Parts: sequence; C-alpha cells; structure tokens
Amino acid sequence: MGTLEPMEDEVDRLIQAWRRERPDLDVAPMEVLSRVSRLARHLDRARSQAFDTHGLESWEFDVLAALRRAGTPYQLSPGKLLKETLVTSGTMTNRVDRLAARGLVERLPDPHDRRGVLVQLTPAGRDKVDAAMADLLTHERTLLGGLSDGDQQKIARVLRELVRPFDLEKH
Amino acid sequence: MGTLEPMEDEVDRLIQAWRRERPDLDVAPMEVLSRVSRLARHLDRARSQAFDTHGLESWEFDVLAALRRAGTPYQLSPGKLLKETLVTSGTMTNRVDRLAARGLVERLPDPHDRRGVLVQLTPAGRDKVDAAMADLLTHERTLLGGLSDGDQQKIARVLRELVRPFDLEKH
DNA sequence: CTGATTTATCTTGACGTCGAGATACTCTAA
DNA sequence: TTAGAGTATCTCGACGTCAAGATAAATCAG
Repeated sequence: MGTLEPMEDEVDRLIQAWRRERPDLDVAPMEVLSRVSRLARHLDRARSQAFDTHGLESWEFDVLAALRRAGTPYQLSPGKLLKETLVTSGTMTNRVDRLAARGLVERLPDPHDRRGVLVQLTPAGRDKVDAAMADLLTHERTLLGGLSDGDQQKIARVLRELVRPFDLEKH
Repeated sequence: MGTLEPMEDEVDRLIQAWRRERPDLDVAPMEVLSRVSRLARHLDRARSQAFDTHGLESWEFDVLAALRRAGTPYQLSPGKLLKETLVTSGTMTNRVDRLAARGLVERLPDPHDRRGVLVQLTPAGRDKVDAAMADLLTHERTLLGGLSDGDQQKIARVLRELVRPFDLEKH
C-alpha cells in the first residue's frame, strides 16, 4: 500500500512539536489554517518584490488597483477606497496624500457632496498599475505552476467556503 | 447537468471587475491566491479576538508559543526566536523587552556564549500560552466546521505544495 | 598569539497603521 | 425651519515593525 507521502514542510514541523508538547490537544486545524497564514505571508513578500520592479509599494498598488477596477473615470471616494482595501480612514488619508505627492492620483472635490472627495487615477497612475498587475499575475501563475487545473478549482471552491462567513459578517 | 454553483464571495466580485477592465489578462491565479490572502487577513483578526480573552496580543502569543513548543525548559535564544517567528532582530529585542516587563518571559545569560541570551518562559507565561492555544484551536475548529475531513486533508496537501518552494528558498 | 571575519544581540530613526476624536456637511422629522 | 442624528474626511498621538548600524564576543587563518 505505498501511499506517496508528500514531503514535509515547516507546518508539519510545527504540528509535530505541538503534538509532542500537548498530546491532549487536537491540532488538526493547523494543517489548513497555519498553512494559509504562512502562505499569505510569503505571497506578501513575493508581491512586494514584483512591485519593486515598478517602483511601487504594495500599499500603493492596493489603492491604485481599486481605482483601476472601478473603471473609467477611475474615481472613488476615500470611503469606498477604505472598504475595498480594508484599512482605516486615517490610513487612507495618509495613503492618498502620498500617492498624490507622487502624481499617481488626484484629489477632486465631490460635486454632489461638499463633505466629500473623489480620488482619481492620473494617466501615470493608470500606466503603473496596469504594468504592475500584468507582472503580478505572471508571477502568480508561476507560483501555481505545479497545480493541476482541477486542483486549483477544487481549492478555490473550498477557500471560498472558508472566507464566506467573514465576508457576510461585516454586512 | 445541474452543477450546484457555490454562492459568490468578495473575490468573485474582484475577479469579475478585473475581467471587465482587463479582458486581455488571465486573472485565474486570483481565484486561489487572492482568497488565501484575504482569508489570512480574516484569520488574523479572529486570532486577535480569541487572544483578547486572555489579555494577549497576537505578537505576544507568537513568541510564547515558540518557547512553549520548544519543550522544557522552554528556553530559546533571540536568534532562534526570530527564525521561528519571521521577524527582524530589532523587533525581537522589543518583543522580549515587553514580555519580560509583563513577567511572561525572563532573559538569562547564555552560559556557553557570553554574547548570547536565553529567553525563558515563566510559569505565568506558560499558563497563558497554554490556555490561549486551547482556545485558539477550539475557535479554528469552528471555522473549519463546514469542511469534510477529506476536503481538509486535500486542501492541506495542496497548500503544503504551494508553501514548500518558499520554505526551501530560505535554506 | 594576532588580526580579520563572523555571529549574536541591541540601538536608533523612519515609516505605515490604527483608533479616537475633531470638523464640516447632509439628512430627517417634527 | 431647525435641532439632532448621521456621514465623510481629516488630524493626531501611540504603537509595532523594519533596516541599518553599533557593540561585543567567538572563531578562524596564518
């Protein structure tokens, strides 16, 4: 019955250590969730590297990408932006300040609400985010290279199920 | 052939927007990797909440857990600790300072290397991390509740494959 | 032994984020 | 019309992290 055992990774080491120290605990959830956390960490680093080429920081890309996704005229309020990027309002003010200083976005007064502001992508900002996005996807395709299409779909479905409760709770 | 379509999540929205704006790009990698990143973010928040009960911050748990996993006498050098927790040396100095101030760890001189230090869990630190770990796992089991054992094993295997290249590259 | 290199830890300053609160404007309903 | 509640954005101080550099001790080559 030769089950082909996959090679060990750091999480296997981690789990082994916990089982030794706390045999009373069921550490099975770590098999999935610790790997998700660690992989996300590595992905962040990889993203940063990919963006380096374009002189972009990850946080800059996050904002520019949200504007780019919105479609012409590439405008969103700071409020919408912080919902898209999951940061607080103070953070977004700061981000927009710096992106504007770099000439990648502009702040325009909202014509319909004098409290409001619209953040708009400049042509330079659009070019940067388009180039960075293409590179990011190329790089990510490499990372997924080893996975069959079937496995990718399977894991995407499972991850969707895991994320959904969180997406729902914030209403 | 009634394929049961899973409900949409935020990443589906994201992907749809990119396909509309950039039909020239193959955004399939996001199906997996964006979900990994977002799930990890949500997991971080959930972890923080679970630790709140014990008056612990996530970063505190990370250090205490590394020491706890090491087994009696629950000692590790700052160097080993920063390899375990993936932070820089300055960060670890700061963390140990604050944990020592709270009485959860102690700094001892390394008897074999006068440059060195050993960070040791106090009994109070051990109690805290043991209680927090048990709660964390209970909570994580809930999050995974909807998944069959088979799905959990499948996804764990796939994630291990995705993480391995990163685990290897840092030698 | 001696000088050069490496290793282990700590120090410092800059940075990005958060959370609480301030300010200005809009909306609702009496 | 107006008081009060709600909303949009910005300000500010505290915090944790990082990167670069400082210090001190160990190790290695000659």
